[in-house]
Amino acid sequence: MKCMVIDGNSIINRAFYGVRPLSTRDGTPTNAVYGFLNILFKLLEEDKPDALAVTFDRKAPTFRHKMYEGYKATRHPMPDDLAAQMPILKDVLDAMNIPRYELDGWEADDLLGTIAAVNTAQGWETVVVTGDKDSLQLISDTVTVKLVTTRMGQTTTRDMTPEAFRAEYGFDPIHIIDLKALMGDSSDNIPGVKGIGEKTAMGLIQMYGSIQRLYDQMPDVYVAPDTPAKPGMVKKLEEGKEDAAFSYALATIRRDAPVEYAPQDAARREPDGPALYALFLKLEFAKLIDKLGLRPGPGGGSVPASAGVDLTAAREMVTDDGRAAELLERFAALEQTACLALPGLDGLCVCWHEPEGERRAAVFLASGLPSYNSFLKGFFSDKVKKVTHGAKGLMAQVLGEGIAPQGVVFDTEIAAYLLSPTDGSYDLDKLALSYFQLNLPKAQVYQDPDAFAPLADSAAALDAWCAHTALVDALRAELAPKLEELGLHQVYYDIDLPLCPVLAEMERAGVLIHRGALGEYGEMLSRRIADDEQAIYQLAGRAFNINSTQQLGKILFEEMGIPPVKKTKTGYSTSAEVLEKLRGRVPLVDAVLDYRQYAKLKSTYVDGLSKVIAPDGRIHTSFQNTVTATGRLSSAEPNLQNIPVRTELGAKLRDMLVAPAGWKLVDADYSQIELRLLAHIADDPAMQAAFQSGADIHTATAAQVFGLEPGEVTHELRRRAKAVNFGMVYGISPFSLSQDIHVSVAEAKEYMDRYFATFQGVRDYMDRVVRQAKEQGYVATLYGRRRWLPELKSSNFNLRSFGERVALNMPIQGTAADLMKLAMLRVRDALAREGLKGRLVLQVHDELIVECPDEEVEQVKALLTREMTGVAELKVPLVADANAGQSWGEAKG
DNA sequence: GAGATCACG
DNA sequence: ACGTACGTGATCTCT
Repeated sequence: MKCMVIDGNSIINRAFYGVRPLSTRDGTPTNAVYGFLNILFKLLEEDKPDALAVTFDRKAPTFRHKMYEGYKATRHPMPDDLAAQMPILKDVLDAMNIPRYELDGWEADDLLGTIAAVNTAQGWETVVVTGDKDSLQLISDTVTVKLVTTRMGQTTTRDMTPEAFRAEYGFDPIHIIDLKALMGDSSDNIPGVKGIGEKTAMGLIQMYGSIQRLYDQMPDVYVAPDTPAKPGMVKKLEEGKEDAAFSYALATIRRDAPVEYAPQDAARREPDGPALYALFLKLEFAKLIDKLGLRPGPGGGSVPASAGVDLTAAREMVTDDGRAAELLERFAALEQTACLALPGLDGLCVCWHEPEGERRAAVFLASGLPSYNSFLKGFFSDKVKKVTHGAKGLMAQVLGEGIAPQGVVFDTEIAAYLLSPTDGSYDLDKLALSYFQLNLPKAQVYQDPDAFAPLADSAAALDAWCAHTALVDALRAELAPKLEELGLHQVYYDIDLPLCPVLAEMERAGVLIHRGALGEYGEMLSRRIADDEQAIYQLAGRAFNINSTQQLGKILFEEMGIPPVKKTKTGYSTSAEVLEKLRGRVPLVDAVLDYRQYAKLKSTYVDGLSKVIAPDGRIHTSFQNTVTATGRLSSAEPNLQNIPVRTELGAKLRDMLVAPAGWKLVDADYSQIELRLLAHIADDPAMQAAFQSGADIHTATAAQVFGLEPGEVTHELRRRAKAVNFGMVYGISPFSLSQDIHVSVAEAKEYMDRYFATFQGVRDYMDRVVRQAKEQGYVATLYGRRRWLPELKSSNFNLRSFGERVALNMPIQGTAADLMKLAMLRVRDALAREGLKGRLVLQVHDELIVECPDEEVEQVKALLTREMTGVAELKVPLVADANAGQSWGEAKG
């Protein structure tokens, strides 16, 4: 029989530092509990123990520390966000019927040691789970230790058996105590012997096995079989003898804690499902509810009341044209109706309140209502005020039916996005959980193509669909006031919501692609790929999968003996950055770099784009408006925002995105919009002056920073100044700048110091924005768009630094996104107002592309620059350049 | 499903 | 002493 014992403190600590900050809607931190449970479930699956127990520390200073008089409370206090999660974890363990052990004055690992000893005495095997290497002393024939490490949410475990331990350390597990006695452990307040570090201690224990035997030999000490220790070390050992004895006692895990335990007590039991369900709802752990198949208790006894939200609605299925017309009239008289469509607009569910407060729902199916299409036309007119979830997608479909969508007054997806733009997705079932602690079925239940097939049991689908529609209604009531409270009103009602129909139109329009040219280009690439393949196999001496970084790394850095430049988590890095350093010296590398370029162009662009050409010969991307943390759009299926441009060969693809005969593409892009915004937001006079003079900003920066006349700025100095300028927007460090422009760290630092001396406003801004972000917990754009930054409070240095860089960058990138969205609204309006056929087809962050008839070109160029530059009055001019051509490549070049 | 790589602003 | 630039999406390999 096997018993797993978990060091609760150690594992929740690892989870806390290894999992990014997570919290419930009300701000309760949950990342450590979440991480702990993920580790726990993984271990249970892998090991399937017969019994399971968790131990915890209680009350410092603990028993062992009290033995040492020199003990000072130098342990770092537990961060508040972790302390808050300890009782939550204990509640969860209780609900899971997992026994936990804690004793006043005893540490978790003393209980581990005791429980392991009891297990052994009763003939049980023990698996100790911890992240703490101290516990390795417990390893024996009947006790293995699972060492857990968690990095960026990923957990890895290592089983330490007596053999594995000996292979790694070169002595028996019990002597890890001797090792600690010599080297000490600052995190555990074990002093060790002064002046003896890990390397020395390891050598000595490998030589002597224990401190007892080491001190028996004194002063005749060897660090290796033929190497006597230097006199200095012998002296340190002699002086530290007492410390070593103390440390030995401190490092020894006790096995005699007065804990009442028998392995049978910890035998695995089923969790208390309803209790766990209630807890997980509160913690918003939807995935775990699904994974464990948890359900609420009978009568919802232990389920928390969900903030008074009731999603029941009196439902009717509308199959009669007269009834549909009647309802349409009713809807037009209401302040608003919530609606949710099926994919393909095959059905529509509408939810509303009658005056007496009763909530009603009506379902319209294309297959079940003769007048369905004319009903849609009436419903999407301006007369009916609608609340939607995913307005852009719905509008694109409505446009597809030849109906102009109007009267959308609120969208819950966009509201949820603006309130918390880093959540990634805003599915209704997720929002139900986080805003109302309600566990609803997934949308798939009613979106499945067969959900309303004649033979399907459609009752469950109807229930889910209506519940989701009612949720849209409830979410509007919940979210609308929050938008006001947080100052998101303007960005919501003036930018993101009105942009939905513009994006829907762009998606419907799509952009024409020249199939023939794309095909020829693809064949050319295929030939080059085949040639490179042969050359690579020849140079490597055998065939292998060039796409496998593992195989390539092995050939380059093992078989060919090239010294590796950089490592990744899983092996050698073979990135272009690394290979570029070997280019010209290793023919294989040259061929691989070529191959990579061709393969990327072929698979991602030629093949990728070919796959998504619509019957109209055009490519219809999807502009995602609830994805990015900064307010930018993104483009997917296919991504048309990353079509190559930087290399000559790649840029040829842009010649294949074209206008039809008699039409042109007009491309307009903002010049240096982010740097201009930095100058404006940081209110830096020197930088503003540079932009006002109309000079090339990178040259001007170089001149200012290096104290030269603009005419004296060399190409190389301009390049470096450009890198520094970009770095400022991203919150770069001297190290990264040095990597980027290939100079020493000292030189990079020198550049940054000079930059800050010249642009003091920028330096002040950087200090200010980070400080404010820490005080407020968020950063915002000029228009009020917010990003929350829980990272700034993290005790993890990397995460905190990341938060600081984001605090610098988001207001700039986000304001640029706001301006571009406003410009799109203005352009769309102006095109209509001037009665032009030209229409927006693409947006690439700082660039807009309009497709228009030849004769409109000049007017559209003027319109684009006028609307783009006129979108806001800043302390620096906004500049946009427009060009026309038959293709995107021509219009840009 | 995660990691590595690479395309864009 | 740490570990090293912001924001995306697609493809491929490998577990």
